[in-house]
Amino acid sequence: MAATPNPQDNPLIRKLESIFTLTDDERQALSNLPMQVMILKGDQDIVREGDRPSRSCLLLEGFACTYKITGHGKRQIVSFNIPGDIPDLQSLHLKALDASVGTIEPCKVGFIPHDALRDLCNRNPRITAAFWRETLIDAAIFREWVTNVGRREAYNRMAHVLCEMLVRLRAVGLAEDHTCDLPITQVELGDALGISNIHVNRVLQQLRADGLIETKGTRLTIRDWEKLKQVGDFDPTYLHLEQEQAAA
Amino acid sequence: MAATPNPQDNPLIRKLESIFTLTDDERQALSNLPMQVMILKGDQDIVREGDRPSRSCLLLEGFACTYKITGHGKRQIVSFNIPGDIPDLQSLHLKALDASVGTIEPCKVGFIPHDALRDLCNRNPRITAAFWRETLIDAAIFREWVTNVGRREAYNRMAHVLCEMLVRLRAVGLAEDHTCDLPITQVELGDALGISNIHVNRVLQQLRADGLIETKGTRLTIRDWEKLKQVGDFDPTYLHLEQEQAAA
DNA sequence: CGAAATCTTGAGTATAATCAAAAACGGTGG
DNA sequence: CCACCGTTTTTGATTATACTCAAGATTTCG
Repeated sequence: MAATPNPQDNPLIRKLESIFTLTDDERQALSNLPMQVMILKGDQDIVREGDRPSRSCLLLEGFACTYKITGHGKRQIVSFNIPGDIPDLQSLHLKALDASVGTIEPCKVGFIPHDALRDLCNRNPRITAAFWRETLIDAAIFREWVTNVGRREAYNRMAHVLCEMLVRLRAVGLAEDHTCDLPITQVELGDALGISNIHVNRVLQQLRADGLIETKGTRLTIRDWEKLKQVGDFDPTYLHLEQEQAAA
Repeated sequence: MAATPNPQDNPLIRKLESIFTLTDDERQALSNLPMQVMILKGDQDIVREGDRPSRSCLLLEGFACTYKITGHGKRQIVSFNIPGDIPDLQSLHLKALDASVGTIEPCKVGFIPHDALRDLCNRNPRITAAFWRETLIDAAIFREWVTNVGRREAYNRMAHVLCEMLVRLRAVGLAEDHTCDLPITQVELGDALGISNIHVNRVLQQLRADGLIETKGTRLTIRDWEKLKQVGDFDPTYLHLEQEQAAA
């Protein structure tokens, strides 16, 4: 149980500062949030559907995902979580979790008690608004995913999600211009896009053959950003980024 | 521009009162919200993707839907809106709308200026929390829809959405036990489920033939609720209703 | 180096899309 | 009350996208 030593190490504070200028009080309050930091292995649940947690988890390092399992045992990943995200912030106002959150690779997460978050919100209306806003952006991404899964074919669907990941990662400094580390397996991509892993494989091969992307291990490089955006029918508006980092 | 005469006529107040007991001050503040009431025809946009509204719309009567149009001109309905919903409450914190809201049948809607909503929230932290909570429930429904569209077959997908609609309508008093008015065309159902309207037709016929549902005009009757729930893999937890109205 | 996980390939199948057209329904006006 | 119009629902036939099953190749990591 310890506060993060340097605010610059806290991706939540970095994220909020990219939206508006924090007052000293606000930065102080955020830095003082009690947070139990844990290192987790890959492929491990952080919280599970049905849980009634008394704390929320801030993803500090690594990739995670929010997912649901259907009655037929199929998994649907409903979002990828990246550093700075609080994937279960909703549990502050909704008792039982309706989805699980699991790591995709080894992760560093910080658990923050709901009491501390409520206290923070009560004292800092701008932070309340910012948290609320974050959950609204999550909802906007879900809307886009419903559309992506419901109305685009696998090839375009894949292009879309790759665009989204690159832009989101760029926004938190985890991607260079057109390349990033994307430690997501083809099975996981399938679970996110609602297609089989075999089809994921074929679609990725097509994207490579068409010169749109390149992969080396977990490294993804976009070879033709404009074309990929066009194929994926990708318009970053729904990500509601402040300074548009979606260009070139 | 007039306050609703009787709070009982305002489905927003009714909804909040079903969650917690409002103080006199809170009820007063809600009743005094300035609201421009309009009657709209069916199949008409209330707000459009890209708009930067300075007010939000409270759906007072009738069905609406939130939808997106892909670059290929296909429509995806991402949620059905029912009386008491504020489908674009997000615009209070996100500048540009990332989805459109349109009526499905003639509707009565109330437009509430953002200024008034912000003022209401600033003075009433419990109402802020309740509004935030509503948007979190919306997000939970989106998560379920991603799963529904991504990982269930058309037949089960349809069963699921019918279960959801009945439970939601029951929660606002718009459904009897197992029957409700559902003025949604097969084309719209297709746009919501990510399937063609022709396939919607065949799936509905199958549900009827299997004795799960019955339709007479826009009237939907569930003939076998337990079976429909099972087929739709429907567990109402994600709707986060307070008093579980999801039973028999 | 070896085992496990991940990725790749091929073949056959199933779910659902598309296209085209007919039937039924709902409201309007004569 | 009935004829007429547009909308919605229904039917049939063909096609396409994507799934499943099975097995082999490659990569990753201890």
